[in-house]
Amino acid sequence: MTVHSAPGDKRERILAAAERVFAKNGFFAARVSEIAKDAGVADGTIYLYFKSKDDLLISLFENRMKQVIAMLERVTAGKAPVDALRSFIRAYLQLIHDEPEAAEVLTIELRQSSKFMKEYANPQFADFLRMLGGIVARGQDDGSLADAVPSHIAARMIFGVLDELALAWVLAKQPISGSVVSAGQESGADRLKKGASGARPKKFDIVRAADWVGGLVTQGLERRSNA
Amino acid sequence: MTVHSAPGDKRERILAAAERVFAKNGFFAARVSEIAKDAGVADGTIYLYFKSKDDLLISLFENRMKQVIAMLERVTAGKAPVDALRSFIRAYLQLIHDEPEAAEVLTIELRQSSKFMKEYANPQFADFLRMLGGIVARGQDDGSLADAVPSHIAARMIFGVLDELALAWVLAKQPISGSVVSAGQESGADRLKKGASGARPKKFDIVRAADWVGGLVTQGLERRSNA
Amino acid sequence: MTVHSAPGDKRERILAAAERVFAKNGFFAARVSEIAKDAGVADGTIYLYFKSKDDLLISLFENRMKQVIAMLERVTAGKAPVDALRSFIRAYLQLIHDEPEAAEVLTIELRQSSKFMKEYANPQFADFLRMLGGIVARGQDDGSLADAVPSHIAARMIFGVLDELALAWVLAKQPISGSVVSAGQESGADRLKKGASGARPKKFDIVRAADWVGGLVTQGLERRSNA
Amino acid sequence: MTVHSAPGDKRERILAAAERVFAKNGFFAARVSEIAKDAGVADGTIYLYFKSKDDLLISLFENRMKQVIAMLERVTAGKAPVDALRSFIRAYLQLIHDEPEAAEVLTIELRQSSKFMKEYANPQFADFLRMLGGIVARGQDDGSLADAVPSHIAARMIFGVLDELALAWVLAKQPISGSVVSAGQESGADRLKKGASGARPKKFDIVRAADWVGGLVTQGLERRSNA
DNA sequence: GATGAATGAGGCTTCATTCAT
DNA sequence: GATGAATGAAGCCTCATTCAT
Repeated sequence: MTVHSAPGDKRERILAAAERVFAKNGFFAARVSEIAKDAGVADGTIYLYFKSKDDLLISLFENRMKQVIAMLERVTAGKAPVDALRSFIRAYLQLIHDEPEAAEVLTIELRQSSKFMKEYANPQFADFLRMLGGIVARGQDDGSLADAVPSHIAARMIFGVLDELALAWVLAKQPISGSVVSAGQESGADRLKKGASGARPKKFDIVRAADWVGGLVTQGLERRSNA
Repeated sequence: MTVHSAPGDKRERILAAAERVFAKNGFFAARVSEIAKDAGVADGTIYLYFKSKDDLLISLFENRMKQVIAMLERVTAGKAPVDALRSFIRAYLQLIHDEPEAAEVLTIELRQSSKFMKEYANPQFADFLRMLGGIVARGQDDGSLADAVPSHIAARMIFGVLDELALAWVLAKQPISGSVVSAGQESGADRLKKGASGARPKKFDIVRAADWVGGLVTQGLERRSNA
Repeated sequence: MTVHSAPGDKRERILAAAERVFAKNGFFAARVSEIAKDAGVADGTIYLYFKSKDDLLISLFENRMKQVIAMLERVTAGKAPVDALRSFIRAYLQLIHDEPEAAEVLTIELRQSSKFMKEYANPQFADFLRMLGGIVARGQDDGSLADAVPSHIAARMIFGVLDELALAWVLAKQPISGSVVSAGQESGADRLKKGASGARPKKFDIVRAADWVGGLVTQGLERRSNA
Repeated sequence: MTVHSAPGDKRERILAAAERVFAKNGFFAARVSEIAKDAGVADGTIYLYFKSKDDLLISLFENRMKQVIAMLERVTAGKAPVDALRSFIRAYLQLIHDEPEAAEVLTIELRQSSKFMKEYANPQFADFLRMLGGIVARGQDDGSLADAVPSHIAARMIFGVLDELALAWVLAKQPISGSVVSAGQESGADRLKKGASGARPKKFDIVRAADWVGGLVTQGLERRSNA
């Protein structure tokens, strides 16, 4: 509401606009000019804050990922490993639910390009995995979790479950239409542009899914008392 | 070496070339002309077999996915649900190991664009999930698997585990260099183009990982006798 | 009906197909492959009979023009100049009416490209004009027509009237819809693809128009008895 | 020479360049890059002002046509119908003489494609015809012109005369070479590329031709006092 | 800092023409 | 003569980025 923009104001507005536009169109289809328009700045202004469109995506990802990590650390702090794990899962999926555009960027857009997957070191994601792996490792140390699986691999697997659910949920339509419809036998591209709407399953309750994930993960990894 | 091309020869060569080029550069960075060169055909020839670059990616994906589904059906046929599940997992990861370029297309490239994620009905992937969900459902029916989680959600979760491991493995470097190296505090894009080599963990044994996944999944979903 | 194509059969079929396709799409938008398909021959076959797509248009034009000239000579033969002129006009517009596809090629397609207008000598059209100019010249000689206008210029002017009426008639819609509708103020291209249907006046009676043209031309050029 | 471009400067320069290039090569053979070069702008700049190459042609046509209509209205304003008609004709042909490149676009290029002829509503041309038809109608109302021919058809016919003369004049060479030379009997295309120079009649005096047209038209339509 | 008009490299795609069968 | 799969040159247009104001 202040007339004079707070410092960092434009930067934040650009990041928010980028998140919206990336979530809507995907990174490659997103146009810098649309981000600028959405942010209410000139095209060139974006380049005062970010080196390139790539940098914008990466900064956006890092920004979000730091928030996510901080939030997850808050949520798991001081808890026993198994509880921490359940809290981690629940909080992650709740985030997906509450901020679907952030979810799109976190789960889809960064995968959009092997350019990023392959060339970008992605330290935040490494931190994220390290944190998750750390919880598992502590559980293995204190005997509450089985140690058959290396903790960093376990972290990957857990993230895989979360990410896939997030993806399925993000791509699902609003709970209006019906179930999966199998398309015909036309050439692949024929199925583009036709919306694929009928094929999208309706949105499930991703927050409730936390229990399912928790069940799968902890029951699987948890050492059973009566072994 | 034969002068007379087998029927479908060119189409196959184009698909194979596209797989290589997409795997190397990613879909968006891939150039149709490079695919043509790689396939040993003229640029225009590609358009005798495929409607567009998009169609090429989709056809490639469908081609591969059909093979994968057929293979997985072969491998799981006639087995009890829990066994079928383990076989499914093992076969999938083995495939990733044996054909890394196919793996890239299956796990990464199709995600390259929300264009595809959102607009493409993707019936093959639906079939894939249906098959996996069917195994789970049968296990829930015969009591060998717990039914806390809806089978189609369980299928998603299992696929998430597999896909994430595949992704991690595909992106990992050959087992040469060391472990994760955290980059400094430069702007995001600085970490691009520098190879990120040091940051890529070395390749783990993805085939052996099948046991880990199987453990996680079956132990988690399997109803324990002495509950 | 003969199984073995008569000599020249294919050539004629190609020319007829070209006329249809040129009339439908225009020369530049016409595809050689569509002409081939329409003629029931292979693409390559066209090049056994014609040097190029350009040659096809020119040959088509010359073919038609020869027929037209022969017909007009038949119709005007042995008539007094003024009568010959009226017969010429009537016969030309009747032809437009009876063979609208030929009309399109004669009036529009050859104008499609300054390539043809500028680079092609067009001897048939020259013959056409010479014939028309000859009638006028004879009328000037025998005193039935005024000689204020050079006969070759008069021929041009008469052809202009005929051609414009032909064009208007060819482009007019079937006598279904109403009158001219003025479009809005959008950018030019906006009015493309929208059919322009509403803007096309309905077809008038082009055969009856011969009297109008005859009236204009002869009354204008004819020396009035009581000058 | 001014460093600061006037507003609309670039747009005008592009239109002027397009007129030159279209007149020289024809619409289809014209290259957008050549227009850009000719206008002294980058290729992409054209697309800041026009949607497409098509839009450029249409805008050019509309631009010119508006000028022409305004000029013709100025010239005919307040005149009796017969005088107005003569003024209209004279002014139109004078314009052709003074701005041959505009003439090319007005008479030839817009006919280049049935795409434009058929799909483009062309409101300016409709205005042009309406104006001309209005003059005729007024003449018919006040008895100075015969009413045998519907005024809108008369307008077409008059325009046909003007357009054909314009075309003949535009395509004629400078008054250097001789008269029409009939080419031989080679295949049509042989006569292409050879310049057809010999075949083009020399330029006649198109301004003087206004009297001829005026004579034809008014004498023909004018009711003769001593009928 | 902010602007946004201008840039221009470069890709996807078309299609007339060829030529091995 | 007939075929039609293959060719490959070439153009329209996009859009990230720059820089004069």
